[in-house]
Amino acid sequence: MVEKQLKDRIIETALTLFEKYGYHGVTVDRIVAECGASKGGFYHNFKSKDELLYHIHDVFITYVLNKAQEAYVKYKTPTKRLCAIIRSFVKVFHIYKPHITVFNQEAAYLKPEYAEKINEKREQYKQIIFQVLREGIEAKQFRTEVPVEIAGLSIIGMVNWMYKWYKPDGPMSIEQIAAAFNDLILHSLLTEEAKRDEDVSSFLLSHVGDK
Amino acid sequence: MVEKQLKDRIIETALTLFEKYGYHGVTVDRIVAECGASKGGFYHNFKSKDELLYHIHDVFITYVLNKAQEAYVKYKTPTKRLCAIIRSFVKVFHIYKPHITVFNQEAAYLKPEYAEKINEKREQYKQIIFQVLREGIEAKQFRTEVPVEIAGLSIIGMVNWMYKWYKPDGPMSIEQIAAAFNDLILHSLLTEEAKRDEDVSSFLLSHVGDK
DNA sequence: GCGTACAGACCAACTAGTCGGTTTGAAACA
DNA sequence: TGTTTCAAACCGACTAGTTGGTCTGTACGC
Repeated sequence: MVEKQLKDRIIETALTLFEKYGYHGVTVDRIVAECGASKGGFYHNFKSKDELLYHIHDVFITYVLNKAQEAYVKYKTPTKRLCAIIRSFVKVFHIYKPHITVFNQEAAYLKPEYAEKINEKREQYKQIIFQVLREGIEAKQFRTEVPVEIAGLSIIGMVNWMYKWYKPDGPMSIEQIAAAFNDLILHSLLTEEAKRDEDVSSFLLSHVGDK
Repeated sequence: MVEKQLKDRIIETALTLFEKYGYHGVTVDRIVAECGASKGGFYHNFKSKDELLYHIHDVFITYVLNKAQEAYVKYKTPTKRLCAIIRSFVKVFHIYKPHITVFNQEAAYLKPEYAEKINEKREQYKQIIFQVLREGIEAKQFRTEVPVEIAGLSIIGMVNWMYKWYKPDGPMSIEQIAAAFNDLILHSLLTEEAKRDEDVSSFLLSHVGDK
């Protein structure tokens, strides 16, 4: 079996520490000490501490953006697309919670050239959500009164906020949480008609409860 | 007319800078330079930079907690209470956006003794929301399938997330944003019956649109 | 012998906080 | 009203500790 590379060990250790103490609460010396490496080893793998921060950001946003794009392509109706995107978004917390914590807390400290790249992907993600919402309204599945931007940002906000409270060993599984989110979000968006649609109502908790 | 006190000038300047560059991106020297004060003046008014950070946190959370408590006392039904709380929450952004940005970004850097005090109030706020949701379910206004904790944290998350996108001079007024939030949230919570209730439906956008 | 991967002592810059000193303003006194 | 007093408010040069980053050296695979 291949030994775990130093770079990965550094990232892993850094994530654990950043999540607990914040980017500025952790020194490079501490990171290398805690994973049995050295200053030299660190700066051999990263140009700077900032680059490590960027790397963490990039891994997460790239992954979640891909997942959303995949979901968009895989499904054909706005409701299914939205639910799949949200479900994938929620499920990322299972793997990448420390990344997301860093992403949401420390983005302000990214150096401009890094921040730009990250913002581009962040913007793309937002636009996918907005797009699906517009399509849903267009298709008369979502209520016409729904303000696309506010609804979209609310969805992003409520899911992202999980980084403040989600515990992998909490009482609810990640799938249950995703289902709960989808139920709340669909109820806030769907027209009365659409709720009666069988294809759609499978995402609502009331019907899960019925079985 | 009384000259604005130094302490207030320091806080104001610090907030502007913290919002833009983050707590760790701003030095005490920079703060005092930018508001025409001195190191001595700063440390005469604050025990430490950490105390300034705490002060900013406390001003916001104390204010918003009071507002929620007032709203809870003033209204008597779960729906009205919830809408009033959310409305007050959203409206705080009008006055305290820099505070809230700092509150949401830098809380991790509060020293333990300060963090404890803040967390207590933060917890109280959460409990008020949970309480109203439980009352709403109890009173059959909110759907029984709604998971109180997830719904409550979603509400807190979607509103708090405003600090990432709200611009005081944006296209929507703060009142419109509050109304949009209330519409989304109520649609996700209310039973079909409750939506037909006149007292309740006044908080829904579809009826605002009707007029 | 040569490049890649890493070690660890070292450095230069930065920054929170200090400390002796000065200003101010209002009360106490003459 | 003019003067003294004294504490609180404020100033700014200085310091001590910290921290990101460098540089020289070494071990090892090819």
